[in-house]
Amino acid sequence: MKEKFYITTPIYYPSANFHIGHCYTTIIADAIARYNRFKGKDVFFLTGTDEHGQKIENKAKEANVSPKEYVDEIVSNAKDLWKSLNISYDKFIRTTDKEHEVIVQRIFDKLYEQGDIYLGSYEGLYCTPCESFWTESQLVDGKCPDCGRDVSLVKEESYFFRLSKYQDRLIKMFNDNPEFLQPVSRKNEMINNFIKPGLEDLCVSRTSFSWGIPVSFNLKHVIYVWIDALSNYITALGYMSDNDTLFKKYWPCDLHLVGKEIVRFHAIVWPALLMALDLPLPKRIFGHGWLKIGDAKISKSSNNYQDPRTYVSQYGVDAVRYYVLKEVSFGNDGNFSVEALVSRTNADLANTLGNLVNRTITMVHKYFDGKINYCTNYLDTDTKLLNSVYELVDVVDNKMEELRVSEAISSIFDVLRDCNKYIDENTPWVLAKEGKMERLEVVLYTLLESIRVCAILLQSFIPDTSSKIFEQLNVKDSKYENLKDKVGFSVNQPVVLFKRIEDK
RNA sequence: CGCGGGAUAGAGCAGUCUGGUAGCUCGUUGGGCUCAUAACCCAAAGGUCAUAGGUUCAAAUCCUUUUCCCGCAACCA
Repeated sequence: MKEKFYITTPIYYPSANFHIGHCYTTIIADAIARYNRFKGKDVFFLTGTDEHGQKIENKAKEANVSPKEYVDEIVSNAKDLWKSLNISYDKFIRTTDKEHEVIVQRIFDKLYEQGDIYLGSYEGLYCTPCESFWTESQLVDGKCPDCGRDVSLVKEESYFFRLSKYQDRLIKMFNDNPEFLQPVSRKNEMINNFIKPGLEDLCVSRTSFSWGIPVSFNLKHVIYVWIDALSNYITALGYMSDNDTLFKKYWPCDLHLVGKEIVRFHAIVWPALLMALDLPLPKRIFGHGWLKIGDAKISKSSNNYQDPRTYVSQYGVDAVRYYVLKEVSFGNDGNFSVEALVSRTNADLANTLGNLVNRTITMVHKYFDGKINYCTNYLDTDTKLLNSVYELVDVVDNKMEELRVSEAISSIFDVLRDCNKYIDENTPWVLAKEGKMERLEVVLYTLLESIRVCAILLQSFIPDTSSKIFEQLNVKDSKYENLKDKVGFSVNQPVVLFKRIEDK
């Protein structure tokens, strides 16, 4: 039986259309999902939307539509966006899905019945105009940090989850599983900042708004985001439903991919909920960095971004995919700008990769009418290149295992640069002029073989481009098992993969 | 003193765990080549590794100081 691999993105909050930051998270998840499929695993890739809450309720009111109508519009937009980015998700869950709502209620009931949820009251400093609760330390001069007005102490009846009860088990879990949270440096933050000072019980219901899943036994309350949103990772698989075959097959999750700002909920609240439900914990959580614009974070409210589809239609899906995957290194922030996108596309995709494929295939037609046999009579220079190409398979594999996607891609492009260098060192046009056709064939074979392997490895990141390269190389088999095929080539006509983007 | 991360050529980054001649991509300048998409290859210029001190034969790397930036602090990827 095939090894399974379950990977998730966060479920995004559809209060506005998605921006390039959402795309980054989803593209990196897609690349990891594709890579694991490529390695032969049985992959389940989940994404979706977290659609309840006050903010959506307000937004809908402003737009004079029902909350459901409001999110429907954004979700259909999002699905179109994922399609345009070649996102290969297996399921798109919405927290307004009937199946999800029913199970969330069952989870809430179960936790209540076993005493992990109790009725209490939430007391906090509340700014009425902003409809927000603040902690003491968040206040500026004792006033609301948003609007500067007075806050008042209010009490609201709420259900609470006994998070505090799981404190010791959480600490033990972190210590026993050093790889649980990636990058590892975030572990200290979780333990020092949150767990050690003492976990407070978590408020898991609200009475101040109604756009949410009702508590089944107390309809005044709606279930607050924690249980509603986090549990999507198991409700999507049919946990506690009539058909839980997916759940049995894929849980526990292999990788929850999340942005660094929600690491805490996934590293503390989610494991505690799972402990309460007596379920195995996810194997790994990766808190990635952000794409920023200049020094600013991308924000739905500040309008410093365009619809990502603009970039896709203008520069191509793989230009966008390549850019975000390459730009953000492991766990750190990256930058987004159109200038950098153009420069990266030209330098790497058009020049290094595109031009290499083009010049190689052109020579194969020019000197050999498109046909090159499998060769074995290598010189050192050939062996050196081919060895680095075959070693690349393991290099990429190790990097991907560590979730170092950017470095995995870089290592492929290093080899592509070596290919360009190899051409200049071996000057095929001189060999042709001197009539050394046997040597020339070995050189061109070495290049075609190198390109073939690189294209196979690039599939997870820029799938469309890899397909185009296979088409030109006339290569049919691009699976993991085909990496070391020994084949001759009968290539098709060269087609430009990426046109250079000229200044507008 | 809330917790954590960061500051390295003009730009974007790696290197820091495990101290040993400061590296990559882009950009700039010069040269080469002509198979190719103004491409490709070679070379050069350009850095007191944020700051001040300490440990050491030796510090970008370890310890401490200061400054600035970012994230978290009950939900913006």
